[in-house]
Amino acid sequence: MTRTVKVDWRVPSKEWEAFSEYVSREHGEIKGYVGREVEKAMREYMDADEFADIEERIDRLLRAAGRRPADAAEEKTLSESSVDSDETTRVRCRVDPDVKDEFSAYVKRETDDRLGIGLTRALKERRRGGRARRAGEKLRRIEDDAAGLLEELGSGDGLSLREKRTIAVCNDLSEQFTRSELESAIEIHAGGSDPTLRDYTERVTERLDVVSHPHNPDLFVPTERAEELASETDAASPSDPAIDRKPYENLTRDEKVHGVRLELARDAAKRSNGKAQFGTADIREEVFDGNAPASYARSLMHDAADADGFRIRSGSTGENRLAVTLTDAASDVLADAGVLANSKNDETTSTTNEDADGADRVEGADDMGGTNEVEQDDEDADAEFNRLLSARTPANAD
DNA sequence: GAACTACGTTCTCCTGCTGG
DNA sequence: CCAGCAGGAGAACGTAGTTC
Repeated sequence: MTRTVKVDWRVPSKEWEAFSEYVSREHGEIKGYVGREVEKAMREYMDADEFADIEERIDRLLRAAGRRPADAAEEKTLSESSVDSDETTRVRCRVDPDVKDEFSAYVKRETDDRLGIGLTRALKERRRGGRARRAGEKLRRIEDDAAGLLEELGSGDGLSLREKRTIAVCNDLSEQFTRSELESAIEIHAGGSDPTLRDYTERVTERLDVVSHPHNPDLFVPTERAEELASETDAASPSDPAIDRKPYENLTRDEKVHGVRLELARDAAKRSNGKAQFGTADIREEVFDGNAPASYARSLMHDAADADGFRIRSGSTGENRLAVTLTDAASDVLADAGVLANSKNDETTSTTNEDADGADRVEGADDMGGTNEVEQDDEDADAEFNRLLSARTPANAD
């Protein structure tokens, strides 16, 4: 006899009571039959009976119509409230280990549900008539569905819960979508708290390879399309640093910190010694156009200091300032700042009143960048500067 | 006000024990 | 050997409080 393994999942109490009644009605008692009926429900719900192939073909149609097969079968009979808000019962029984493994894999691959909810759907299907009714409902749904494609569900084995939910959110979205649509989908599948929205926004946009529309930050479009739009309209390209293409409110903290480094590096590139400093006020005004609160700008400044070539130094008035020395900065920062490509046009100047340790931000500093008064010396200076910059990589950085 | 952190809750897996 | 029960651990999420 095949050894069985334990199932230990939670299902809504009401559904479990109904299933227990079904078992009792079918067999005259519950004891000894629960495990068998749960196993049958699992087999039927996935693809282990003789009509599995037919339902699989229906599922393909559903996927092409932008629906999840599991949802399609249950949307009218198992409301979200019955799944999410009802009191749950911990269901523990024993089933064939292969059936349990296959069922778990099936739920993970084909749905965004946790296993207990997958079992709930299976139990409900078992007591309500099974595959025939499910297939009928799916066919009715296809008639009403709009276009859309499910992707990557076939390779969902071993995915974490976050990854499964990310896929589920992706499947709810069309080729392009608004921020509110994205956040609604995240709220349905993962939650609506700010940390959750931030986390899943990043995961989903990365997975779908979409970025903000060059002219509408609340609209997400495929990266390729955004690049086309950017080239047509001279807007920021998706490959540009976030600080150059996203409004302040849509930047993640990491992007803000990186943006601070880039702006300071660009400022330093205008100076002959490749050094510059930003105070809190500079970060607020120069980097974030006055959007960042002073305290927050200070926080970002300290984070930005945690990189090669950047450090905090005290100004003459005791104010902390973020300082950069380009020759010590990592190549990825220089590349994003455009310093490697642009330095030959920007950084040579005649005179400054900067001290030897780092350039205090000076009045008229911007005017000094890009001047031509010593053009004949620029090439030599550029060559030396670029040699220093090129030699600086994350690998050999201190 | 934004970001971070600690804590509580829920869910699932794992392990061990007991009784038939 | 199998079924049922129970406790602990870890993952994931939400919320309230804290920090700057």
